[in-house]
Amino acid sequence: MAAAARRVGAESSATRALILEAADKLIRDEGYASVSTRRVASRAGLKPSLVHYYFPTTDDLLVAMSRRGAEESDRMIEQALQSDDPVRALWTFLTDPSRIAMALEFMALANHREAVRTHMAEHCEAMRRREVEAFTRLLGERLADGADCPPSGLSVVLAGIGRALVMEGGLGVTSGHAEARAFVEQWLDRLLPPKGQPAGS
Amino acid sequence: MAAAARRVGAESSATRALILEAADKLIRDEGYASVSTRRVASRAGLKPSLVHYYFPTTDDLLVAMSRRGAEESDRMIEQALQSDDPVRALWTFLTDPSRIAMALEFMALANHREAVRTHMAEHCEAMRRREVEAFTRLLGERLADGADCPPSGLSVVLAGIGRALVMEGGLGVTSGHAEARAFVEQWLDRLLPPKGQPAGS
Amino acid sequence: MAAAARRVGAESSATRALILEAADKLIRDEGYASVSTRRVASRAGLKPSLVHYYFPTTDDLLVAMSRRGAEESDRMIEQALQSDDPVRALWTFLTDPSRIAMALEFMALANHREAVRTHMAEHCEAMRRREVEAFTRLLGERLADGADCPPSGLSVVLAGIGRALVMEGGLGVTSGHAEARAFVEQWLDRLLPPKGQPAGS
Amino acid sequence: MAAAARRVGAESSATRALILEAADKLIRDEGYASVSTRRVASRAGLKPSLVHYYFPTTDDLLVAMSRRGAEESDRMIEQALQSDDPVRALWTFLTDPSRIAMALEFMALANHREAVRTHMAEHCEAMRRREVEAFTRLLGERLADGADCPPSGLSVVLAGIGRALVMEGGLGVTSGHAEARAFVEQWLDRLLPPKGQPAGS
DNA sequence: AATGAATGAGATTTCATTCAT
DNA sequence: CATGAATGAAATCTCATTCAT
Repeated sequence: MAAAARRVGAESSATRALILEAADKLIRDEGYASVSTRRVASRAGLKPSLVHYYFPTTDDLLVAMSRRGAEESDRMIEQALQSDDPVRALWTFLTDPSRIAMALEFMALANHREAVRTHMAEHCEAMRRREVEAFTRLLGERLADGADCPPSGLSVVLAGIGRALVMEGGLGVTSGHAEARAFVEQWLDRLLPPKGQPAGS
Repeated sequence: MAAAARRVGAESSATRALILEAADKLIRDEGYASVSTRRVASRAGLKPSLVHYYFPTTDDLLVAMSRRGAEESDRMIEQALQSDDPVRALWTFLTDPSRIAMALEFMALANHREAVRTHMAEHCEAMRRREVEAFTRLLGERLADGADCPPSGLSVVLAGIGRALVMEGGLGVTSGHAEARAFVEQWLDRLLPPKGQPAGS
Repeated sequence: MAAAARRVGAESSATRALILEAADKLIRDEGYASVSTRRVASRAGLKPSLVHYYFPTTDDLLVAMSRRGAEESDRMIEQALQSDDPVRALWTFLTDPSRIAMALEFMALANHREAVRTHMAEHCEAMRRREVEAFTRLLGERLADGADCPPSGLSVVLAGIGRALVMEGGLGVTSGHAEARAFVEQWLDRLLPPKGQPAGS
Repeated sequence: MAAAARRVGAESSATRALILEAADKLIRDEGYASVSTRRVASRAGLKPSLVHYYFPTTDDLLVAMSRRGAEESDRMIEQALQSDDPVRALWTFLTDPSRIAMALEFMALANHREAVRTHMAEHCEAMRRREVEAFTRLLGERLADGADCPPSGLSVVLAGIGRALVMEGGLGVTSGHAEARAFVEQWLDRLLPPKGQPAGS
């Protein structure tokens, strides 16, 4: 509440962007537990007080980072949907190691940070809606019949498999990965016209 | 006497178990970042020094916890495999919220704690082998034909979907969950004899 | 702004000086092993955190103390050299109990603290150069002939004897001290014009 | 006082010797501040409690170490005195880096440990007496005349110069050392018959 | 003769946060 | 806009010591 009242650095400030950039590198390199005012400041070559000037509390910083990550995610989805082969591009997005590693840090963070949890929940729902809408548009008819699952289920399933590949990969565990990947790809092949040709043709 | 200063508290010590129990509750309730000597001690009603007596470093404690979780996991798998309907019991295991929440904390921890990563990697591989062996034995012939994926892929896919359901559930996100769950269940129905009848009949 | 998070408290801060003053008293009274954040803070009537604010690590504090001692030493040498009887004044300096006690603490510290060792080595060399230059200027011709040792040797010898007197004195051991002191004084008498008259006359 | 009452390990125990041996290595390698029950135990491959069994308090251990060092010193002096060229052998003893490094640790320790100070003072006096007696016997007549200093002074002077060489050498500082060493050696040459021939001949 | 358990103190460091300028 | 100063809390670890067995 005090935070809301205080006038903090403008959204557009270059310094603000610098801080978020440094925090981003930090969370990727050393995990969310390493994101502290001081560490971020030293990464960015700034004084800790300045970080507090832009982000009065640690929650403020974390939520801003979460938002930044979410925006990048949105951009990646949008790009995928505008590609020639949007469904397969979405699958590629769902297995992007860098994005998923980041998302997992925020999922873990969400366990102890109410503010982060709230934002992550919103973004997660939004992504689901976006994907469901896309799958419906792109695959609707083909998913309707029998054996397959509806667009919303597909979104959950593919996200889960993608995350499994990345999470385990991070541990150095890869057995079964090629097979799981092949399974998804055959599935998509069944649902889609031959690669390269737009799905709607 | 040569290898002194080693294994401090005997594996069997009641105090040791008490500490691990408290740490377990703590990580479930408040996430891995809350596991500190002080907090664990206060949960267990002990002095922080005593925690250090049993677990000289935080890594020691964390690895012991990881091991404890892994053992419980193993027991759960074993139980599933001895049930009437082992495949569906395995799927239930793969979506058990409490176990997965714990596993996710350790996955996150593994990012910053070398010792935890090493142990998690080993256990993850062992679980995969165990599951693959079970799926091969229980479903081998049926998975062989065409559309499905081999046992190793199935293990990855089901683990991924299970984790997705739990992770998102933790955020309060559930859209698509029922559909994804139904998809897996139909899949299992296709692979298995009607519920209740042992797979081998 | 680029090189932020550096030199915390300004060199000139009164608080900083207060901390160094307290640390100085502490090391004199209780030896280097007593120099800890807590103790220094309590001596200075400050909170431990504030000591850490000015000296992020214990090494930082120790090196600052070493530097401070070295500067005082330099001032004392300079004063000695500007006196009427600079050589005897230097000998007095080399047996000053308070200064030497301090120097010995830092020599001992240098054994386990890389940063202190580095600084002590530099300062020790600088002092030697300064003394050699002074002895050369003041006694050059007279040291040239036969039985005596050159300025550089003289510097080592007098420093060693001075330290012996102080170190043993600290233990309460004094036998032979008067004789050793007389030996040096006779030596200087031989090299110098009668007391009071400047060496150059 | 409680310590005096308690029955501790016999002086002759092999374990006791093992502990002292480990403590000795430790103080040489890492300085006196590193000598703690736990560190010594781990060096010796024993449990901390066992160290406490033999040395109820840290002071007990330190004094025992000091005593051990003193005994070795005594042996070295005795050996020097029985050599062909006892005076030069004593000078070699007074510049022995390993012995002096140890002695300096105990001098530093003596600042904060009453018990160690007491013992060091005694041993220091005893050594002085021993050396004075030897110098008197070996060089008496020659020191009597004019320019030189009496045996007791000589003992202080040589000890001081020897320590200077070792202490500064430890810092990597060596300027003037060769000259100081040459000075002492010329001095001894003046006092002694040509090398190799016993002084009394 | 030896050891495991326990404890209280304290050292070192990192942190988030506040405040005044 | 930005910063220096200050603070209190806590995390991690090491220690000496005691006690009961």
